Formats: sequence, C-alpha cells, structure tokens
Amino acid sequence: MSTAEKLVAAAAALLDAGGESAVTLRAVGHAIGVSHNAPYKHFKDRGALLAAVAIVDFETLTDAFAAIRTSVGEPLPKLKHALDVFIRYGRDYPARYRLLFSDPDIAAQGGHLEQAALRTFFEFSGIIAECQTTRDLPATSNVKLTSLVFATLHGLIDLESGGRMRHEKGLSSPSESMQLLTTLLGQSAKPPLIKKTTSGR
Amino acid sequence: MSTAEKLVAAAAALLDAGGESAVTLRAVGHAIGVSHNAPYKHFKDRGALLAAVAIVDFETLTDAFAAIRTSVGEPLPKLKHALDVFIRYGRDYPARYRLLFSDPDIAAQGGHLEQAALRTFFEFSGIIAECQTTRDLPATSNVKLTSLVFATLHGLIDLESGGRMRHEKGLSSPSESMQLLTTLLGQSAKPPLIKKTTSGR
DNA sequence: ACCTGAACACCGTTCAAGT
DNA sequence: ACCTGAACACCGTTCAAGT
Repeated sequence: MSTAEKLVAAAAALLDAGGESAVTLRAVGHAIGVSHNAPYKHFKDRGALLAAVAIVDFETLTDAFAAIRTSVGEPLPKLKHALDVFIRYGRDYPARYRLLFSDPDIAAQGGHLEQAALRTFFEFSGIIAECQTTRDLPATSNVKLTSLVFATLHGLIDLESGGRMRHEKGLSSPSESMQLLTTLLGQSAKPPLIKKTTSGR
Repeated sequence: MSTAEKLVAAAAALLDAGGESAVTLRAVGHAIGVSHNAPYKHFKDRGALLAAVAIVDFETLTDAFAAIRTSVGEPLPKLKHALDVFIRYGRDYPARYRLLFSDPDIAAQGGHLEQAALRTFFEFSGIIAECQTTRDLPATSNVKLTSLVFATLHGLIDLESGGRMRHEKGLSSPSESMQLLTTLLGQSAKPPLIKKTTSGR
C-alpha cells in the first residue's frame, strides 16, 4: 500500500468519523505517521486529496450498479435494489455522500473525478433504460428521465441527511418517496386497463 | 438599523460575494466598522449569525409563496410560478441557497430556523394542494407529494449549482425537469380519455 | 449594554533543508 | 523522490478590560 493510498484511506476514515472539517492535513498525516505536509508530495492540495477519496467511492458505486444491472431479474426490482444501495450509502456515510454529490468545491476539480461521476450516472441510466423497455417507466428521453429520478433521489437523501426532512412531521423516508415516484411514473407509462382509485374503499 | 441587523446584512453580502468561507467574523465586523469579536455580543457564534441570515431568506420565500398561492389564477400555472421563483433563487444566490437547504451544521441549530423552514414548506404545500383538488396532480397524501416534489426541486437545484448536472451532457435544466415531472404526475392523476402518444407526430 | 485588543489553539500552504 | 520543521497568514473563540 503506497503512501498515497494510505493517505486516501486515512482521509476517508477521518471523514466518516468527524465530517469534512475533521479531515485536516495534520490529522491525516498523523494517522499514517508522516508530517502534516507530507500529503503535498502526493496531492496538489487538500481538495485534491478529498477528490481522490471521492473517486474511489464513485468507482465502488459504479461497480455496484453494474452488478445489479447485469444480474438476472425483472427491471423494476433491480431499480429498487439500486435505489436502496444508493440510499443506504447516503445514510451510512453522510459525509462521503456530501463529498461526492453536494460539495461545490470538490466538483469544481473536474478531470478524473468528473469522469468517475459520469460513469456512475450512466451505469444508473442503464437500469432506468431497462425499466423503460418494459414500460414500467415512461418512454421519455432516457437521459432526461434518469436526471429526474437521480435528482429526486439526491434531493431526498440530502434533505434527510441535513435533518430537513423529519419523519416526525409526517414526511416520508427516501425509500418510501422513491416508491411513490416510481409508482406514479409507472401509472403514467402504463395507464391501468381497470381504473383503480386510491381514495375510496 | 440595529448593529445585529447590520451584521446579518453584511454576512449576507459576503455570502453572495465569496461563498460561505468568505463569511469570517473578521470580515463581517470590518464591513460595518466594528471589531472582529463584536458579533459575539449579538450572536452566540458564527453559526448563529449564519442561521439569522437563513431565517430572513426563509421568510422572504414564505412571503413569495403566500403571494402566489393567494393570487388569482389556475393552480398549475401558479405552481409553475412558484417553482420558477425557487429555481431562480437557487441560481442567483447559490451560497444562500446552500445555507438554507443543504448545510447540515446550520439545520442542526433548530429553533426559530427550523420553524421558518417549516413555514416555507407548508406554504409550498398549499400550492400543491390546489393542484390536487383540480386533479392536475395525483390525489395522494399532500405531505408526501409535497415532499416528493420539493425533494426533486432541491435535488435538481443542488446538482446544478454544484456543477454536477451539465447541460452539455444532454441533461435538462431544473425548469425543464420539473416540467417533465409535473406532466408525468399529471398523466397519472388524470388518465387521458383519448390515449395520446408522445412518440409519433 | 456594547465594544475592544491581546491571546490561544487551531488551520492550509510555502519553503529551505535534509536523505 | 520523498519527507521534515519552521514560518506565514489566516481562522473562531475566550477573556480581561474599557465606556
């Protein structure tokens, strides 16, 4: 394990333990037994180190989505599985999640990071595409529909992680809300032959 | 204008000009001609000052939504108007937007801030409710549907503001994506008597 | 009640110097 | 090629002291 890899691993651990502000170059260096400016020999600055952490996680997510997409099964359960993986990642690693999907300074770095993010996005879009071929989701532009679903997913996770979506207030969990979204979108894609009403009993 | 009000105004101006990291207590104090720790006589700490900035903006948004809701007009155009106001706020004041809707440390403060945020949310939910009475949106639980629409809106704005949703890649703008969402949700609420297809001409 | 100046314990970053 | 220690210019926060 190279020093650079150890720095990335230590930064990720500090991120999980104490949030972004806990990832100081001094703490990262101390965690692997080097001085507080040894990281500068491997990364341009603190932002580049955090970007390296993000790239690793984007690749993990891409692999997870690829495994789901190529697995056997119906498209809609596979989508639900992918959504659950993503929601769980956001809940279990909120600081990492924010780094990947909600930190403006990190995204501004572009380069390898942006490409890794796009690979994750396109792998996810493949799962959406399968749902469209079976008419479980509407036959609009795949990239537009993926953007919409992904943005909803992100919004739910970000609002929940920031404490702005409290279940006590009767608001739904990300999982429930995504279930609602796919159900409603599915209804618009495949209008029921027998008109069902949700209000009466 | 009290010193406290001047501090809040100066903090908001610094936020717009240079982002959250530009809002240092030294810069805020200097902007209104007091020392760098004068703010401590009016706010508990830096976070409380930022929370005060957020509260002012939540109230502005609440008022804007209330004006739209009580205006004359059809529910669906009123919703579109509210969405545009929100999207424009996010685009024109990205740092303020993040403070209100995406900063975990600020939301953790609770109290008056949380109440101001809830008032904004409930005002928005009233506009959604009108669209549900006219069957322009599905007749599911109002709070669940509002959560879903609001989370989508937030996700789109946050991803765009962070540079993660690039139009060059064929991804839609928040405005276009929200149009798609309301159209699709509308179709599920009010299945067309004459089945229209979007693919043919 | 409101404000100031000095001080403390942190930061990221740079740089000369070492191996 | 990789690392260190000192130094610099910042931070937020605390505190004794002033009016």
